[in-house]
Amino acid sequence: MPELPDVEVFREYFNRTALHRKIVSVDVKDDKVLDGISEKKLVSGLKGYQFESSTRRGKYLFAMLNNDRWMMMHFGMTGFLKYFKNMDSASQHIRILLKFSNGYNLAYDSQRKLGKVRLIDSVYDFAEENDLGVDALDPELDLSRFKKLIAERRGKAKTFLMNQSVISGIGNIYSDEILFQSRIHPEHQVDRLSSKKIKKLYNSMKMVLNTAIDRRVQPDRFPKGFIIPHRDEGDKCPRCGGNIKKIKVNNRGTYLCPRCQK
DNA sequence: ACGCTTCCCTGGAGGC
DNA sequence: TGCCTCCAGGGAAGCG
Repeated sequence: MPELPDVEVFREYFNRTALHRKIVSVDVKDDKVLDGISEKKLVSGLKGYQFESSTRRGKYLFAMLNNDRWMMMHFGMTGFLKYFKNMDSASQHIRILLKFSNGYNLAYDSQRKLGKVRLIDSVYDFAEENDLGVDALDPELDLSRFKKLIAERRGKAKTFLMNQSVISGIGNIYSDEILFQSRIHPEHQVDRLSSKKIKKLYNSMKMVLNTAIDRRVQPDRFPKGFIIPHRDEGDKCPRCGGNIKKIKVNNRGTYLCPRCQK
């Protein structure tokens, strides 16, 4: 699930719950989610310290500790955070559990274990090493820079949007929405988009991501004209009433309205 | 550079 | 009920 808007909502949740509290224990329940760090090192880097702030880049969340290090969290397809007091209200697939001095817990939950957690010294270095492109909502990503990124690329519009090393944060779901709002077919070649269409794509990207964050990534609160609540073959296009179609692009399920997206 | 496949994991849905 | 296959919003790696 977690794409840029989801992770931004996680970040705000993290800030409301986990900042400025001493971590009194760290329980690694499944080391599959540890990314190049031993359980021992994760525990020693967290226990006794506290989180002071957080930042996000693409789909990655970084929590700064008062020892000048950062806890990196990536959520894969099924990850999320949950803050709770009593274990009977815990989530079901906790992989890492932090306990704070106030008696509350923060769970890193990841049913499919496709997420990753580690400690790092520098977000900048991490982004370099992992070849992370500019964050899709970074104010520095203006239209002219967006046009430059497109000009360097070939291939399908959806592939472009989902390439984390070019622009980071957009996944399968939101790329479909951005293309729907832009009225661009997911398989349209990016090098054949008109200047006008590129501008439309850029504006849709910012609008869709900001709207999703604003609505707390709850599809039932999304604007009427969004395709996300209609990701189902046989459902109707919220714009023209035509049938929603499902195709595969890069082996990922892709929903579109063939009448609106040429 | 791009596209395609496979793999990493778990679990729900649907067919038989 | 059990068994099987397919599918899912993450990404990396290998190959042509």
